[in-house]
Amino acid sequence: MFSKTCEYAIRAIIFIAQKSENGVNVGIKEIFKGINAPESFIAKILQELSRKGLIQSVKGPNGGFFLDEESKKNTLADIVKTIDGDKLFTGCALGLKNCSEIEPCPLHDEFKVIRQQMHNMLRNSTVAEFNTELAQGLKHLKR
Amino acid sequence: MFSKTCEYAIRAIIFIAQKSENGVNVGIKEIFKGINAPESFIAKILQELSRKGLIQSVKGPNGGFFLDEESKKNTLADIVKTIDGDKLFTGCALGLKNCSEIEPCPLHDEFKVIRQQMHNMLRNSTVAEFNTELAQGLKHLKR
DNA sequence: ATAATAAAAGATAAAAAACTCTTTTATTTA
DNA sequence: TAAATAAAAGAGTTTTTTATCTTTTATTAT
Repeated sequence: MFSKTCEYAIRAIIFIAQKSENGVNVGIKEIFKGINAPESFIAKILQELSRKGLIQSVKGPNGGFFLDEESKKNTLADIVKTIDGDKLFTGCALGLKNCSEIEPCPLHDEFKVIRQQMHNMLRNSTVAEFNTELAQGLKHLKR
Repeated sequence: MFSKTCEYAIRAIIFIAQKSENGVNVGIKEIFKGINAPESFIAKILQELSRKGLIQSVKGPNGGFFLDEESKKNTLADIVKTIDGDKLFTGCALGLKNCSEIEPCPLHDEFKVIRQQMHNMLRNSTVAEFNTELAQGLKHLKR
């Protein structure tokens, strides 16, 4: 579905959104433990997310990652598009380049509905909307 | 979504279902041209599908691939499970091993509905049900 | 029997994805 | 201003996926 990189990215950003809510930066160590991801791999991913503007960072003591007001408004669809592209939202289930209404693959009609639902779900979820449920332990990001 | 191997496998089996309807075996050359897949890769995949019983084959002149009565009843879900496993139908969108009703990830509740629809779509599609639409050029398997 | 045909098997090769390690740069605080 | 901290950057490595090539085996028709 999503690449591993994208799975970790989504989990990391939701984690940062919740942990930095009070204005405190979140370090890599806290993040990789909090979402149970390989430390140096998540470091690389955070670097990319920062470069692409999906998260913000500061170096040095008390440094770490956080989300500015704009980044808090991002949706999960924004993350997926940035990391995996929009193949998931527009591509053919059977990998055909020309698959469309006028040249459909056998699954096209049914698949496009599901693809659309997936897109809607991710477009309608902001990265910060899970903060309270996470804090209450009703939703989880590791294991 | 599906692995490339699985995409080719589905396209190949649907192709064989249609072309072998009249009892004539379909050769590798006809298949790889018919679904626009790399020849030696699709040969390997057909080999695996044959070993796993999803298609049948005969060697030698007039040989090739076909589907017996049982194989015609297989669904696309059967192919996906055989090639990619059932991760797509049961796995967590964010890659969490323990994600479930009792320990859900942030996407669990919404994702499980979509996952289920995907499963239903594939379970309710037999490999032979596209034969006439393909023959009429209403559905496509290459490009 | 022999030649021709076509898939099976086995062994590699290339490319992409997942993951690691080391060095550098920026920032803070003592 | 020096030491400590923490992310950025760069350069690998490993694993998995995708793809290719060669040889063998089975079947058919001459």
